[in-house]
Amino acid sequence: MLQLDLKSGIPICDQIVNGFIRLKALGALSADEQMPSVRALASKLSVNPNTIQKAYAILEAKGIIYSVKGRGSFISGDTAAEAAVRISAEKALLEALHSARELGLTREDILNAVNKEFFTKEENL
Amino acid sequence: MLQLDLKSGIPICDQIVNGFIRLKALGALSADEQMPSVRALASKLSVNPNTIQKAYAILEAKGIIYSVKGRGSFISGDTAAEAAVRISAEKALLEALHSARELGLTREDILNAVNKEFFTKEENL
Amino acid sequence: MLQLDLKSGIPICDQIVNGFIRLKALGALSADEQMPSVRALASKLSVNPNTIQKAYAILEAKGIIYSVKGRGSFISGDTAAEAAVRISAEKALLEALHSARELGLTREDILNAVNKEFFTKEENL
Amino acid sequence: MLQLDLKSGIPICDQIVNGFIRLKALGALSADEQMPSVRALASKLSVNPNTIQKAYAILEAKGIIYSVKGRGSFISGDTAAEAAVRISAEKALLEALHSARELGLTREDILNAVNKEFFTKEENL
DNA sequence: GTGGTCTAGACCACA
DNA sequence: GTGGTCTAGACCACA
Repeated sequence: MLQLDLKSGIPICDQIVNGFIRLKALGALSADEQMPSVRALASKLSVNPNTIQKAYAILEAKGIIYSVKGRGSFISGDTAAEAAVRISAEKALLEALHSARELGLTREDILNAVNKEFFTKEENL
Repeated sequence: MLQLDLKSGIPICDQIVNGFIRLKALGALSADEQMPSVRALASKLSVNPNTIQKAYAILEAKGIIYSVKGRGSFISGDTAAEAAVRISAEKALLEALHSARELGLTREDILNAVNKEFFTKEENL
Repeated sequence: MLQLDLKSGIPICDQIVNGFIRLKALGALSADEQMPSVRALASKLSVNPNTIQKAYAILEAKGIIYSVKGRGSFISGDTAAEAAVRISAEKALLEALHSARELGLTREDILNAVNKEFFTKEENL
Repeated sequence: MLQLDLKSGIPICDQIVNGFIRLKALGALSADEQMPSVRALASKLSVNPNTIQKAYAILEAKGIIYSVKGRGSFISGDTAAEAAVRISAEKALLEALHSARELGLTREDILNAVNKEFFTKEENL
């Protein structure tokens, strides 16, 4: 459900944050569903609990989850947070497109890339 | 010609490297044109000369520029380097597209983004 | 009558204690009126009975309620407790005012806020 | 310039975050001014550097400061962040006013509290 | 058991 | 020297 790549150079904490954001966007996590506890996820991923705690704090700050002391953490149903995720995803995409164009890719190159993304993985979603 | 954004969180050195790659791809820098000296650029950008030195070393390693002892650094005409830039740009774009899709953007959203990039800025290039 | 907000970050026990203090101050609870039983309230609010128990103990320590062995808990008519509530409310308000001022709100901003509170909700009390 | 109260029960990190927000709102910190380094502030306040790091990360997330790797952290000139501070201050005040009213304070009590805040400390600002 | 804070100390990239 | 991440481990409040 969540896979870490320790060699990627991407901070573990970021991988966890982005992993949950992705899982939620994919519909794999529904509102008010309980998250694994900090300690449970830490031992499952072989990561220090502090790192999970930090990731959960970031997710809570983003409105993706909410935490109840003594009870646990839960997926938030916050639609504003969902919208924010989509907006930032679109912003990141626009930057990537702009950068790709500046680096010499033509409109055709880019459309080919779009098709590549949507063909090779069409059946996986 | 080269603008730094200290608040972006992107390392200064990276911004300089990418800036020159972009300028070259845009055709603003032609083969064998002389690069500003390390010291001159450092003072112009208010950046530590070591940082410029490092950026030039990276650009040279990528084949984007070449240096002549005692004379300075110059833009390379190396076509292999250009190809490498295009390939890495395409790779980055594919990752951005994949990520955008995972975060909930549909094929239509993505095509709209492509059109947005190519319409609003058509005249600027 | 008593509504919990799990996402607020405020401990459940505190929300219950403050909820009853508010209800009493609003006149919704009269002296010697019986409180719901610990178990009943726990199931109604979907909360651990220990949490309700703790909240009632705090309310009793504050003199807001009193308990009779074998019979249950009742609203107290204690005027000293009411005075204590008002004093702590005033202290909290002073702190809030001080903080608001430090964060840049002017006397006018604050007076506007006071008017807003007393106009828009005048009819609700 | 920044004073901690270890006995207050308020997390050290929060005190630091709120302290800087307050200092900025009071005009004691101007845009692009350099913050004390994480380590320097840690030793000055006799607090673990991790705690300062966390506080700075929160301040950066709020747009109050920005950090440049290898250079340091600086006060942001971000006006949106300033507005956000004022808005949240106003929201907190409205809640405090609402709560005070519910707990039995009259409009006169509240106006007296406002005057108390603005008289006793008028000369200190 | 749950989330959350803090210290201590190592280690990394960047300037 | 600067910010930033991570582990290890103690400790606290809350349910």
